[in-house]
Amino acid sequence: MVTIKDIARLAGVSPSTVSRVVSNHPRISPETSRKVKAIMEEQGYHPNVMAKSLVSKTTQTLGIMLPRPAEELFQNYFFGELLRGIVTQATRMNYDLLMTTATSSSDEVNTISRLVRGRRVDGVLLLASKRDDPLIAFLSQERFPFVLIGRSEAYPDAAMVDNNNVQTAYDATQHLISQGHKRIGFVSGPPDLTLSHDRLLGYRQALDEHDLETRAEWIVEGEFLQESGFRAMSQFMSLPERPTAIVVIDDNVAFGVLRGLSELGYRVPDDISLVSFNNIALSEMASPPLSSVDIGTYSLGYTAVQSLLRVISGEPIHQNPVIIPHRLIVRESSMNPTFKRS
Amino acid sequence: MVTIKDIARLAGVSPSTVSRVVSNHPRISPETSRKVKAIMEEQGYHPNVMAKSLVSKTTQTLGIMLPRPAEELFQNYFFGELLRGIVTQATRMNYDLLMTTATSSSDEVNTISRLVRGRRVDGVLLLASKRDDPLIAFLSQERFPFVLIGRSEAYPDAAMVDNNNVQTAYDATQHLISQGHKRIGFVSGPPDLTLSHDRLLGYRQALDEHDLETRAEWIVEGEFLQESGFRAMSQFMSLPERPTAIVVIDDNVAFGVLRGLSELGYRVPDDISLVSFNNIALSEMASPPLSSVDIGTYSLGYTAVQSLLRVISGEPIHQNPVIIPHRLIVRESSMNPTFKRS
DNA sequence: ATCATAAGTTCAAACGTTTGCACATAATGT
DNA sequence: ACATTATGTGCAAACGTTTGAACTTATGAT
Repeated sequence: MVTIKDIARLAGVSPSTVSRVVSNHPRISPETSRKVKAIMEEQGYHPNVMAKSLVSKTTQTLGIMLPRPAEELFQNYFFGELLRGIVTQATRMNYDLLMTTATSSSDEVNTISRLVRGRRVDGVLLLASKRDDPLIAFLSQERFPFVLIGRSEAYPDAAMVDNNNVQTAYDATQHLISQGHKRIGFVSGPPDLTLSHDRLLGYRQALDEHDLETRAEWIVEGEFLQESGFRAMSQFMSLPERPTAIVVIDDNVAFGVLRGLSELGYRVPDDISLVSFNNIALSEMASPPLSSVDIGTYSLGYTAVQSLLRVISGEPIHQNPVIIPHRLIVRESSMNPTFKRS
Repeated sequence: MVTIKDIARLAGVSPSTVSRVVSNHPRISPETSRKVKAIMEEQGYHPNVMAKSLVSKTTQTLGIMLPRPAEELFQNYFFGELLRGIVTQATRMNYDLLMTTATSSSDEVNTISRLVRGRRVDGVLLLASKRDDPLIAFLSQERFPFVLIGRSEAYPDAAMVDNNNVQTAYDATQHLISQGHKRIGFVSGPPDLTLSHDRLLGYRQALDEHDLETRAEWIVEGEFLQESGFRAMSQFMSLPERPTAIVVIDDNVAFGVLRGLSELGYRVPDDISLVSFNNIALSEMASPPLSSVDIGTYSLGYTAVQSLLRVISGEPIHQNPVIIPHRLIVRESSMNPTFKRS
């Protein structure tokens, strides 16, 4: 293995000089710099990252902790797009990305503390944090840089990036109302997620504002899985008074809803309209194409990294949480049949 | 920051002893071990990973290099499932996972060499390597442990895990033939990928075996994107003699095919049958549900990590490439209408 | 000519571990 | 009782960097 000493010897200078060449120290003569760089190139020298980190106490690495269980997360396109934003920005900023997940949820704090105390990363990104997440408690107590993707009301001063989820759901519901619907259902996610809570809130606000009924039986909770949407439909459709439109917490779930409706013999949007969230690439390819609120998934990831780097460098965060704008994409699934015909 | 020396001082022993306690050295008295462990626990001590790596020359980290451009990859469920397999097994084996991607494809070798020469990872996983990938050249020349996910015929002695892709396509095509189809089309991926090539081969083999016609116009190449499938349909369906069944290289693409057919007014499977590959979670939720060859995506990732660890430890690979079994899942999209009715 | 400053380089300590070797003490065999 | 071996611990060097301080030589200013 070729080390800084080898380069130094070959160039006839001291290791310190080589080090300074690498880091573009101002007081290195152009000539020395050129010579050393040539030799480094020739020898294929790359500094040992570990040694460097040891003394500099910085790793140029960001950690991302995947929530348990990971299945659900990975089965959602949403996550891929988020990850793409994260990886892209991290790479652009010359950071590597370290992915970990705990073997069990009881092991989560231990896993992160190994990363943090072992000084393996400079900061961490937290996903889908629970209502009272011990991870957040640990990190803030440790005063270790971290950023939340999705807000946590229990720790309002933690840095986070999020959408205005109340508004996203308000917009989706408002859209259905504007299409003339009066009975609107909601297929939600896990109730302990702030996300579910916020979207439910926005849904209710829109209905209230128009003096529309909000019946408990028109709201059903589930997971972020297709099956949840599928099951929700048998529930909804056996109701004496069925909703004529449904807001669905996630595109993935909406695919299940679509399937469920199709099996029960209902047609979208003729019999029932649909709007969901996240606007994954496939929602355009559903039949019918799904109306969906684009939450700027890529930006969410991208911005989270930016924020984290800011936290790491100690710069103040101007605005917290950072709100990523959203936009309702109307497609066939929520088009009023008459409108559609025109 | 609490170091090994702090623990040593507090426990009244030398740093060496603490180190040996951590690594469960046999010649440590149970009493000392207990005492030291108690203090470590109390102080929340975790060894500094960098320092440890520096001397041990091992990082307990696996690298994964994402191909450029990353968009396409991340938009495919397939990747999420693969990553899940990788992360799961890596975690289970006490390895962390470092994800990188190059900023441009010309930068790929440089990126990997920073990882490798900088001794930042113990081995790397390569994805979707191209026909004559400079990354493979670099790694094998460097004699650095790596494993390919998906085979590369240019480097037959590189460790790899893959499916028998000729067979997957053979099976898919054979299935359509058994349903009575005589004119079968193929929507392929990028032609420079071994995967595309192999599947095309299997498709041809099955047709040949049954003396069925293989027309050039029934084969179309594209990307792993929905749009490719969509576009392929306008091409196919404007043909004077249209295929009655289509094999599609990927579920994602098949969604586009489905959409294209639906817009053109064709019904699946009544007018045309479909089989695709990868069996992503959503294929079950398509309308109609997609027949798909399950290639064991999770196992692919899982096994790749296992192989990589074996390469790292210098153990011999019994079989190369490691073949992950596949299985055709027949759903409505390829069911013979009469059969379906029964 | 002299002195202060600037420019370019080297020295040596430090970062937090691991580990071969040496050492002290206890246990065992003769 | 004595030599041998086993057991438990400590010493110090090493891993490959970075960086403040010191040093040397060149450059200007007076």
